[in-house]
Amino acid sequence: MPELPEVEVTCRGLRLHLLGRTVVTVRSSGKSLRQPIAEDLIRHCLCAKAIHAVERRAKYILIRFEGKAVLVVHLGMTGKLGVFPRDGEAAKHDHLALSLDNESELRFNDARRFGSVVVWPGDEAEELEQTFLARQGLEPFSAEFTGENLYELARQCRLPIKSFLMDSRRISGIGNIYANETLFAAGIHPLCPANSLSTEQWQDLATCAVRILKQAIAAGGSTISDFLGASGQPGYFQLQLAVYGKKGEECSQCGEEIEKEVIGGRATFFCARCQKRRHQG
DNA sequence: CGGCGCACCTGAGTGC
DNA sequence: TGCACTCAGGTGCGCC
Repeated sequence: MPELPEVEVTCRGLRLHLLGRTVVTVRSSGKSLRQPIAEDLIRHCLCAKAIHAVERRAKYILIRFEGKAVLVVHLGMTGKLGVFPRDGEAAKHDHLALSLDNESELRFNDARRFGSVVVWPGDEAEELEQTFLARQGLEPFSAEFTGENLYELARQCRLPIKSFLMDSRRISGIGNIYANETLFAAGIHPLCPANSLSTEQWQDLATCAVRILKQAIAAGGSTISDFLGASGQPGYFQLQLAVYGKKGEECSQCGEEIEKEVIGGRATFFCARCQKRRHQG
């Protein structure tokens, strides 16, 4: 479900409910996510602590607490983080709940359990965050997300441009939906080798990516099957998708049939007429 | 090191 | 109704 826009929408929703609240109790399902949930450590680090900030880094949600501890959440494919009335019914696949000091509860739900929840204790948080940040790719909304930097990053890399865009160690936040949409907007074929683009083409691609990600955030993200924001609201950007999931439909620009091909193991949608393999700088 | 295939897990959809 | 199979928004491992 969650690429940068969905994670950002979740963060913004959480902020409204969580800032200034204090954690009262912690409980988990006992089921393992990508790693086991360190329930006791989470309880020890977060109970009676106030929430100071909710931030996004790449596709991670960082919830910062009084005393510097940080709860780091990744939504995986089906994860949802939301705030509910404490006495409301638990949903299937709820795996962690932090009850708060106002009768509400922060819940992490994840059917496939590809997500993760980790706590950085206050006395280690700074060091752990440095290590974490060093492993993340370029942030699309940062000043460093420029044609020149992307050109440099891709210089040695012959991967298909689509696989490059989706590589979180190189670029943060762009997954399968937004890689497809960005390449269509930029008129670039997904199999184009990453190192075949000029600085100018990279700049154009960067501009398209940022525009689409911002539009998606404004639409509340994409709800393809089950994404919901922090207050349980769906997104609507799926109504604006140009190619993702549209195999066999007419291209909105030229009327040609949208094609589907598997690239790097992921479904890839494109218009072969609008998206060319070779570009003149 | 680069790039590929696959594993992790559940649920929804399809075809027989 | 049920079974078998495919596919899904992400990441990270082992292997060549």
